[in-house]
Amino acid sequence: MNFIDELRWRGMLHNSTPGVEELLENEKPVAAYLGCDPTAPSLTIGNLASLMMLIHFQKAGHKPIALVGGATGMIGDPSGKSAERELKSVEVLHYNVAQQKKILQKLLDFDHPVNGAELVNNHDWFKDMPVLDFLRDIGKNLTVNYMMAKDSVKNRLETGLSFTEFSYQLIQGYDFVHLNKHKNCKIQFGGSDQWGNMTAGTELIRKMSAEGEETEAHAVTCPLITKADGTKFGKTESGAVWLSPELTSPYKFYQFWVNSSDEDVKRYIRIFTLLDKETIEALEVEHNEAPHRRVLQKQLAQEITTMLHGEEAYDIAIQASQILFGKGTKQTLRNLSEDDFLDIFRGVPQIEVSHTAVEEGINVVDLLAEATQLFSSKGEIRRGIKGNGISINKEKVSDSDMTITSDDLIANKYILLQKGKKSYGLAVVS
RNA sequence: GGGGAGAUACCGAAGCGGUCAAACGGGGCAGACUGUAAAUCUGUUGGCUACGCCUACGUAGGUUCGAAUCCUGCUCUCCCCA
Repeated sequence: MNFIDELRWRGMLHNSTPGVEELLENEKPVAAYLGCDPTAPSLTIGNLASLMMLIHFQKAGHKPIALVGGATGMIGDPSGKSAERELKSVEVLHYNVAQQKKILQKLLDFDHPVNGAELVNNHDWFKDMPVLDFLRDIGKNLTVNYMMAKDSVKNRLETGLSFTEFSYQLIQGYDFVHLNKHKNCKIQFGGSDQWGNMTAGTELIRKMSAEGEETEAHAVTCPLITKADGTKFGKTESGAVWLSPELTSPYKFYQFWVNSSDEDVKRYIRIFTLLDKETIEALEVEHNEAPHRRVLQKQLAQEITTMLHGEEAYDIAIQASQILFGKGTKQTLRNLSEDDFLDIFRGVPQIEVSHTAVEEGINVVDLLAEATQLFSSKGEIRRGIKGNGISINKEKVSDSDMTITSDDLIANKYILLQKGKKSYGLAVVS
């Protein structure tokens, strides 16, 4: 199956310029690139959808190039934005670029002898470009009329758009020109919202090629990932789902996917895993027979967690899930080794309690009030206790006068705090 | 420039001198049910050293024993006419 067909059955193809399929059939490997803007110190699962295109591309025997937007990040992409963006400082951008590189390195194979992935930063070719060169060599090739017709610009004419953001498409467009010339890169990938910027690139390549020179440049986009209930994909109550383990723990990451709805999971497993068609269809049959077992969700979560965070992290996520949602009791908690315990609750908000306080006994409400990320007031804690919604070490607290003593410590050091079913906190005795 | 209406908690919206920490709906949180889902049902939704106290009905003053409620100035929003 060729690459484009692969994208098609997975529901990952939104739009493509004519002739891509022929190109990929006649040539191998072909180089393609995908750009990410360093607006945050990590990438989110929103970026992951287009990243998956790059992964499939490499799997199909082609050469993926990941571009981090050290330069474009300094400008700000107006696509999909209703207002002018705050500019990030250069230091922040550098940091973000470095963090994003780490993730890209996990997902792509950089060592393959034939089609190893490559990582580039557009800051490298923009940092020394004189403004006059930019205006004469690049800007001359596109008309303002053409640029204004892009949705990203049109939508902002009412509210205002700075020249800086207006010129974004030229910057991104030139990236493609540069990669086309120096890396023989012929395709650009992106989300459907990037279509305008990407075609600006193919347009520039055509205009900037020398007379008689053969150039080929294509754009391929994937659809925006949606959720069946209409809410925004990739967001949880606690914010975006990040790809780096420091920002979203592997456990939370795993949980995010396990919690996909039945309707969504069939689309997600096609997009976010490398499983082939037969395997997925077989899983679907199984899922439809016993939807409560959620084989699809579990498989999806396993594949994607392993791919990003590795086997080990996945195992811990599984263990954590069993303890937190299965029949975890005080006893199972006590049976855990300290290392496992810590691993499972890594990323959970922690509070410190003094050793003497625990020795003398501390009131539950006072203890929980320290966990400000879990509870906003003592009143909330008292209400929670009354409503049977608060547990310590997996045991319900029924009385707000209860006292916590050193008998309640796990591994002599920890107390597990819990609000409802899903919110945890950890008190550490120091 | 002239005239009118309004500003209440996370949002929408009642209240129009004491019984108002403020009806009702949405949202949030929790409980039951369940599949760690959806739907449904129930409770809860300012803070605290808690039968009491403090802070809150745009903002600053005033009237009153007592103000979200009455009066005045200010700020902002909306509507109508020029």
